[in-house]
Amino acid sequence: MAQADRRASRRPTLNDVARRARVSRQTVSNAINAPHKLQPSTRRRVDDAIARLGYQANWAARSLRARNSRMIGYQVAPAEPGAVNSILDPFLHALTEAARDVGYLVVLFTSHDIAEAERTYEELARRGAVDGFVLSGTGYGDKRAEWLLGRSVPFVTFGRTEFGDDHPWVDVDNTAGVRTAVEHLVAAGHRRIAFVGWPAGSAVGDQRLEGYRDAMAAAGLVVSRGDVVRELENFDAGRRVGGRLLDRSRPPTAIVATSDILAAGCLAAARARGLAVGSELAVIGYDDSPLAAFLSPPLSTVRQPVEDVAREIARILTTTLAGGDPSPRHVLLPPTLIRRASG
Amino acid sequence: MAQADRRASRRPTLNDVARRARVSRQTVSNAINAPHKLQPSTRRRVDDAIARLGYQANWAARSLRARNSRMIGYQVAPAEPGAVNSILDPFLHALTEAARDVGYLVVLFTSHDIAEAERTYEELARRGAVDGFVLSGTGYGDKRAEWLLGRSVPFVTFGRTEFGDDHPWVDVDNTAGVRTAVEHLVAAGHRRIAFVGWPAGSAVGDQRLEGYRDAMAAAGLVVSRGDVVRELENFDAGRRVGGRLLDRSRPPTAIVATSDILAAGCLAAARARGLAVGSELAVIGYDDSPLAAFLSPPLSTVRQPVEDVAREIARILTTTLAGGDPSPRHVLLPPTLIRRASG
DNA sequence: CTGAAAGCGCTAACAC
DNA sequence: GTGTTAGCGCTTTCAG
Repeated sequence: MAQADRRASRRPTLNDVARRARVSRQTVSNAINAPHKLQPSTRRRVDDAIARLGYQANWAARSLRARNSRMIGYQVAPAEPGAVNSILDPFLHALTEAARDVGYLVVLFTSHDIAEAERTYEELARRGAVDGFVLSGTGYGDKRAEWLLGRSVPFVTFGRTEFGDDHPWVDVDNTAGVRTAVEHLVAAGHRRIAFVGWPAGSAVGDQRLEGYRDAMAAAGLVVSRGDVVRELENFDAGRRVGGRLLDRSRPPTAIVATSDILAAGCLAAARARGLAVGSELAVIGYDDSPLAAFLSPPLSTVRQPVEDVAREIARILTTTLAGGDPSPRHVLLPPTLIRRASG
Repeated sequence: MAQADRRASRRPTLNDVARRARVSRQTVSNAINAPHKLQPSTRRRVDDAIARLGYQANWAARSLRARNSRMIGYQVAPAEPGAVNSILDPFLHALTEAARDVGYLVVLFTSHDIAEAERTYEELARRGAVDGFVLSGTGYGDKRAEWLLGRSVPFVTFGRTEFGDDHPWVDVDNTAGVRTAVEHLVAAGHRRIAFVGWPAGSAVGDQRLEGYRDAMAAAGLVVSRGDVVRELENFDAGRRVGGRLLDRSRPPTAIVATSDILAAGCLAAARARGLAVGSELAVIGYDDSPLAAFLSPPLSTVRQPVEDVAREIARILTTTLAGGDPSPRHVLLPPTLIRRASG
């Protein structure tokens, strides 16, 4: 069909709409980008023409002229075995949605090492493929933040860095998360509570440990030697250190772990020793990853409000890109304890 | 141009490179897009200027002129509770990487319902924000495929649809996956093997059931009434139907489930009945999701080569977009049985 | 093989 | 308020 062919072969442009509405191109542009500048009657005519033609502004042309892409870059972490980045899945989803609500699209990229990551950040920024970045999994010593800061490329991080408030960030209160977990255990009558965390040096790990020490001190409980264990975040490490804790002469009656994976390892260690988790031993994990609910017993855990984090990040970044004031530029959100059978 | 030189903050353009290399803009463009058209000496000069200036072609300008965005759209599924789409995480990562290897970026979007999804697919295509789409989780009755097919928007699906070979697809052989699992159980001496799958009507579910029937028939085993149970994919359903199977007078000695979640439910049912999974009962799941290795006992499961799927999809889509012949346009990949302690 | 001309579709800046 | 002008930075077309 001639008509179908014509319609399929050429997408309507601003000119087509202008002609149809009997106004200039500029007026159509205004109708879309600054509707308040039009007289109601004109606006009506233009809107009508737009609807009839099914017009949608070409992304590249708008981007070229306006000097912005309305795209946000996000580096997806390598999918490591063990569901380590399990909270990133809902985060990415929420970020995509929050960005779209304010007219932005999320563009993904990957990298195998720091050097490649830096090259990619630079390339995407230089090409104007993205207007800014969202970084997750940031911590102290993050080269990406340093690099972006140096180039004044707009970005917001999920997690604080050593650059303090030099850049906008959104984070979840790690100290409060572990503190809440310990307070809950104390209220349940536990006195010997152990902490299984990440190796020293990780800011997040340090903050969580602080929450443990705070809560123990507040409850007047002694943290004895060996009550604090710091290990890499994987199942086997969790099982090993969990076993070490349980094999002590006066083993803890509760364990707080800084990740569900570590907690799962502790669960396995307890099971191997015939301990009934939930009654004889309490275990609390961190992240509320998908596996938490399916462990046996189902794992109590500290949930991070990743959807809220994503929304806040999108708000700050897009407001900044639009030249507005995104106050507050630093947001610390509280986590929630999810109670299940393990403690 | 003195002004241009002084303004170091300005991103270099094709003109800057041309001036520096003492060639026309066009020659620089050729150096990038069709290097073979240049004389070695000219090319050297141009490459040198590009490197010195750190020039990268502006994405929007290239996109506007070339009438393509070099972006691929992908709809991220809502993050449902229960790790249902656990295989999508590595898939997305692999897709991003494979796309980038051929000069494409992956753009994300979400939608709450079919209508919104269609609007978004249409909008992104019309605006030229993306050149094509990758659909995952496709099955029979997928409105998105129908819609895209009708508009001749390029796309490749992860999973087959009722449109057969009308559009390119990449899939994993579901029938072979379950067949392999059953064959393994038969070889281990099992005779009463039950199948726990998704409700009838899902193409994937049907294919997996077919694999079960095939393998049982090939082994000369009888599928008696009640050996095949079809349920929704969630933990509680798995536990319920697993329990029903185990409570029969002659319970199965092995269960093949079409997802790790269902299998996890069966594990829970067995545990509740004091059955030792691994020795008294074998359970095999599907997907090798992150939780499989952490269940107790660790779950044997059928692993889909999602990275290969992503690579094939990227190859087919980008070859098509470049106007080439992407044969084969239909790829069926074999899954692998991952043996763990559960069977 | 190289260069000049002609826009791609849009919006900022300015007239009227 | 609306229209006119002038490009954004690049690639396609067509001379030379």
